[in-house]
Order: sequence, then structure tokens, then C-alpha cells
Amino acid sequence: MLRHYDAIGLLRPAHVDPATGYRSYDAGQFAELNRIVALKDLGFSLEQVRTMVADEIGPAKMRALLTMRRAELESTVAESVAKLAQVESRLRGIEGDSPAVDVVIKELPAVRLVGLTTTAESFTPEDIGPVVRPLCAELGRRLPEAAVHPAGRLTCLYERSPRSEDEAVVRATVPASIDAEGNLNGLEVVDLPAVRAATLVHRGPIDQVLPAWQALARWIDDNDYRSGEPARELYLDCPEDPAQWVTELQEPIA
Amino acid sequence: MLRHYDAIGLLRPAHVDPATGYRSYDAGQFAELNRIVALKDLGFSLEQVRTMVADEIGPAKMRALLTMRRAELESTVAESVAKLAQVESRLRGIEGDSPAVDVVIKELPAVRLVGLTTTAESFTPEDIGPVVRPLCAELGRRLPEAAVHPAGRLTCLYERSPRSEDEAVVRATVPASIDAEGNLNGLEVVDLPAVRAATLVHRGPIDQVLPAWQALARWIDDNDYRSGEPARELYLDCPEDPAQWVTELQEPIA
DNA sequence: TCGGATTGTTTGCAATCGGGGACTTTGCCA
DNA sequence: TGGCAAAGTCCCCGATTGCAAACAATCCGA
Repeated sequence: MLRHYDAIGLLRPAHVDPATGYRSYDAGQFAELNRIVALKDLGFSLEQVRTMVADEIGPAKMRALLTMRRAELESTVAESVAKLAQVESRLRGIEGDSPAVDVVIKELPAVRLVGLTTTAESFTPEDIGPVVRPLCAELGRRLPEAAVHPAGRLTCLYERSPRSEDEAVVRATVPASIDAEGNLNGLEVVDLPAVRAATLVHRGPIDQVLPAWQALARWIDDNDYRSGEPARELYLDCPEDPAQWVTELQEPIA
Repeated sequence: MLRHYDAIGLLRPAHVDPATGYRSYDAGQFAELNRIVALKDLGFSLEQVRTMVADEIGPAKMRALLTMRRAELESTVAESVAKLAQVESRLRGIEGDSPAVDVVIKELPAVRLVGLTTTAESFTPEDIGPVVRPLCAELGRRLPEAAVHPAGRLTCLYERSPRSEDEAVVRATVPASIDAEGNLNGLEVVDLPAVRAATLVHRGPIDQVLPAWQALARWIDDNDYRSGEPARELYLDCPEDPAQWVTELQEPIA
């Protein structure tokens, strides 16, 4: 450790024997080393410690550094506590024999989507399914007509209707980089802001997606997040065999 | 990231173009990647993640790993909270204009000491000082007589007397590797167990050591430790000029 | 003289990130 | 359909952090 500190110029020996290269330190340097170790143990990097001990920093600067470090430590604690909640949620999952769900939190960038909107009576698959399929088909027809080039995957958006608690607003969209909002053959432009979302990959038939949505909702609840809107369904791979479909579910969280 | 995972064999692309070397992944691997990221975000190392996803681990093993991880996270949280307390203690120190104290926690190994014991009326410097000085002088005379070779620095030990709350048991000792307890010219052998101690380096005259001891006690209190016994004073450098003395104070903590 | 301490140097750890130079693909315009 | 530029990808290498361990050589005390 002392060799390392010597090498990076943090604590040079008071005396180095020119013949043998042996380092010797005097008692005053023991106090200096103690200071270095004390600061390092607070979690400061050696680089920061160097500025503190070498530049004989003033109390104002010192307070700024300590305040910064406090904020870092607070976020470290929050992060660890969140991970702890996830680990415990997973442990409960194992005890209850429910299959593990691999939820990943990601930052979704802001995106402009183009598509069609309709409503469904409720969020149950029986009401959603018959509405979404023709909507997607219609979108598939209208996109070439409007000369819109999709810049990504087919994405369905779901949110609660402002009119009724049960009713669902359903959109079938694709990402597209459209500037003007001219004649788009009846297509709407939807701008989604950048959000943090909990995501889950579902493999299997799309009509069995409900349990996955429920698992995602449970996970969000378990980990003390609150869910936002709109929820998104991305169809990543849609081969002939519906059992091979791969869908990503994304639910904004706060 | 994907290149890295390919290199370490964690997630190999489903297909690599032999001509260009371009990697391609299929939709199923997206689910696998999600699983990897989910586990990694829990804080597992990639090595651990590999055993989990590659060896298709059973629920029992999985529970063991999660439990281990939970323990790690709990100690991380405890550690961060402790550091936070230290940072805040330092911030308070700056606000109150009290000089920063560079307390370092170390593990002290078990050690065998040889020396002399006496008592003092109280822990105040007026009572301690006149007792310690002659005791150390006497030790200096008796060590050569008993043919004991010191293996370290002069160390004073202080603890409360079992007879009275105020009374202090004072020892002047040096570390020595003595096997038998034969004739040691009246010297006692004291065995100290390995302990964790809060330590502080004091620079200056030994009769001004009291504020340093008080600062150390305050630090221990501030950081939610409890102090133990015996407290130790190590004289690291004792030149002619008493103002240049360097002393390390060590107080066991729990 | 022998064993232990110390020297400088090098490598390793974890999980990427970023730069450099060489290719490949994509998109757009004519 | 050709051509060209921009963007993406390839591999390799170096940097990050704070040491610890291994290595061969030297040095010191008993």
C-alpha cells in the first residue's frame, strides 16, 4: 500500500536510501497516513484524498466535498435497499414456487410514434384482443399508403380512458421520424417522453400475455415503484408459430 | 457489452457471419440477455450469472445464492450507513469549527505485553501523569535486568479499576515474545485479545493528550460504537522537544 | 551464512468504455 | 442502377480503481 501511495505521489517517504532504495517514513508521516486512511475510509478516491491533503484545502471546499460524498452515500444506500427488495422479492417467488420473472429497469428515450387509436371495453384479453388485431392490420395497410418508413418495431400502447376507469385506449403504432404533421392518411402522431420503465420479455402466444402483465405489476408493487402510462407492448419476433412469439412489455415507473 | 459477453462466453451470438464477423442474435437470446441483465442488476458478478444461466440451476441452489446476496447487500447497507454517519459527524465538526479528527478503525492483533501495573486516583491528567512517568522509567530499568527484548513500542494501558468507578488501573508495557512466565524480575505478562479499535494520532506534548482522548470518545459516540477496555497509548516518537511527540491512542470498540 | 525483509516490475482483478484503423452496410441522390 | 457519404461494426489495445500477489534480486540482522 505504501509503495502504491509512493508511486502515485500521495505519500512519499521522508527518506529513501540512495543505495538500496529502502523507504523510511518519519513519525509525522504516520499522522499524515492516518489522515489519508481516514479520508479513504469515508469512501473518497485516492485522487480526491490527494487534493484534500496536498492542497491544504479550506473548510468551505472541505464542506462541499463532504456534502457531495454524503449525497453519493445516500444514493448508494437507496440503491442497495432497492436491490435488497428485489432479492427478497425473488426469494419469496422461490418459496411460493412462482416462476422467476426477469424484470429489467431501463431508461426509454423519448420517441415519436405514428399509428391508429381506438378504445376497448376493458383491459381483459377478451376485449383487447379483437380490437388490437384489426387495428394492427389496418396500420400495416396505411403505412405504405402514407409513405411512412417504420424506424422500429410494431408497438401497442395501452392507457386508461379519461372517460371511464374500465375503458382502455389502445394504440397500434410504429416509431417513425416524421417532421411535419401533414397528410398522414389518417394516422396520428404520438410523442412519448423519455421515461424509466420496468420491462419484461414474454415468450409464447400473445393471448397468454396477461399473466406476464400481472407478474410485472406485482413486481412493480413488490419493489415499491408506482406504475405510469402508457404501457407498451413491443412485438420483437412474430414467426408463424404463435408459441414462438417474443414480446417485450414495458411499464413506466416512478 | 455484447462483445464482452461473447468474449467471456456468457452470451454467444446465435449466428456469426463467417465473412464479416458480424454477430447476430435471435429473439430468444433477447430473453436470455434480459435474464442476464436482471441478475446482474441484483449485484451478482458475471461469473455468478454464468453459473445461474448456463448450468440451469435448481431452485435450492438459487435460493442459496440469493440468500448469500441478501447478506452481502445487508452488510453493504450497514457499511454505507456507518460511513454516512462519519461524513455527517465530520460535517458537524466543520460547522462547529472543531478541528477535524482523523479517526481510523483498525483490527489490532492479539499481543503479549510485559510490564508493570499500578493505580491512579482518577483518569485526570493530574492523577495519571505523576504515576505514569516513574512507572515507565522503572520499566526501562527492569527490562534489561530481566533480559527481555522489546518487540515494539512502549505502550500504556488504562482501564477502570474493578474496585471503584473513578480509580484507574495503569500499566506501562512493551510487546515481547515471552514463552514461560518464569522470573521476570517482577514484570507482569498481559495478554490482549485481537480487537477492533478506533485510533487517533496525537501530535504534541503528552500532557495535552486529554483533548485528543475526548475527541476520540466523542467520535465513538457519534458513530454509534461502544468503547471497550483497555485503552492504549503508543508512544511512536519521543524526541527531545515534547511538542514533537507522536502518540497513537487506541480504544477498543464494538 | 542463512532466513526474512524489502526492492522494482509485472500481472490480475470486474465490467465495461473509448479510441483507432479497417471494413461493411445503409440510405439517399442522380 | 451506380455512386458516394454516413453510420455501424469488426478487432485490438489501453484506461479505469486500489491495491494484492508473484518474481527475481538485493539487503539486513543475528
